Amino acid sequence: MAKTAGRPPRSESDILEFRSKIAKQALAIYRAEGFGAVSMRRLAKEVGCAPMTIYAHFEGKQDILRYLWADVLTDMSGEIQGKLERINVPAERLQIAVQTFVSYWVDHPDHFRLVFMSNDVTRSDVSTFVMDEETLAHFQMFSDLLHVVLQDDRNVKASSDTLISGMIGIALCINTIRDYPWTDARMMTDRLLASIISPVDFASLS
Amino acid sequence: MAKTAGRPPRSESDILEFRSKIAKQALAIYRAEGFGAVSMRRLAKEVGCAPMTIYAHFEGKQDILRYLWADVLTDMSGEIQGKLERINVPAERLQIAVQTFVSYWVDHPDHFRLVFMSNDVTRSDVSTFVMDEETLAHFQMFSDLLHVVLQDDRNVKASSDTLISGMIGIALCINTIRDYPWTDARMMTDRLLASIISPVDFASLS
DNA sequence: ATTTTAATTAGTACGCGTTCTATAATAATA
DNA sequence: TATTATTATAGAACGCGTACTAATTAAAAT
Repeated sequence: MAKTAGRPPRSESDILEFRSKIAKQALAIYRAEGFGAVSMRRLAKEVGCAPMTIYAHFEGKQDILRYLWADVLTDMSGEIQGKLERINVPAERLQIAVQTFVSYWVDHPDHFRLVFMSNDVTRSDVSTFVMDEETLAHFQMFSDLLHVVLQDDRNVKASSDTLISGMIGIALCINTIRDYPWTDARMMTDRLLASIISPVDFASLS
Repeated sequence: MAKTAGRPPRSESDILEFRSKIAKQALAIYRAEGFGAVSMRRLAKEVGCAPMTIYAHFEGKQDILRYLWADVLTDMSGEIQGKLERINVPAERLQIAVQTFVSYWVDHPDHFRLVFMSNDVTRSDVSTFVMDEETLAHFQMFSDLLHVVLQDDRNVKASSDTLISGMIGIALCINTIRDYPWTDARMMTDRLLASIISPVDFASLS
């Protein structure tokens, strides 16, 4: 494999550097003016490159918006950890984590839309939620908490997955279906959780 | 209250007629070429009016897309009813309805996005899922099925709401978070349902 | 027929995501 | 230095949702 002539491809680090520069700027705009203010043209202008250059490094806008997810997820995770600090009873820890998770998305509808509803109806191609190490950890947390409460190893993952999707579903419904008189989010969340770990009684906690 | 001079506002029926003409055309385009093909400019052209006229009758594109929901929901409801025809055991009826509901959205991601994820990240205003009589009926169905299984009246609504949002959450997660190794949709759905109506054993059904 | 009010229209405009094309800059090999 | 492959760039273009304005039309009361 002799090296071909011509300019070599950019180094891995250069690519990453450029990507993070874009992502960083997108984050800055988002924090200052919200998601709506993040546009390709503006992003290019503020970062000092041509709009088309961005398309050489990202597939499109969605591909950039994903880099904001980490920020949101960390924010959410921080809230949960904060509330968990002084709690020791496993079942109580789980309940508070679950409640805080749902509350976060209900209280921050725009964040919820960014992370979980960032699909364009126009485009019918596969949605591309990027599940990296860090994102996975946020999900794993519930699995861990649940693992402490449920003793048997076998069904923890199924229970955890059901719990997570159930929580997201509650947030989605309250966020998007406002005309329907939903049962209180806390009550639904408690019911979901209680039913997933049936032996534990949560009535005594809340 | 003397009548004022000048052209009177359009009659209620005229307004409805125009709205349904637009909605009908939108449905035709959607069925022929998918959601992406439905645009304001094209809609206006095909219906024979100026693009801006539509804005006098609808708030915007989302307001039109909503009229496609009924079509999708009826389709989904039809599938459920079809599978329910020969089933008599209440618990089994409920389970099949729930499974079919989730399956429908998992099998038709574009429909799911249209109905439950039609919010633009750009716009931060409230989402506006229209819950009319017909749409409500689709939700009510689960409440009814659940009511037959659970005897006590008090908590049926809470259970039903939790079940519905849980089901939608499962569909959302499988649709949008493809990188995560979700437990099988059927299993999660069964677990969700079984845990909401704890005394019933579903292991014998599937 | 004239006036008055509502509805519709054409036209223009903005910014958007995205695609295309042609041109320039870059950095290696020959 | 000349060649060559890889980026980066500018610029135009497409169709989109949406907003605005000015002109026009429609239908009632006077």
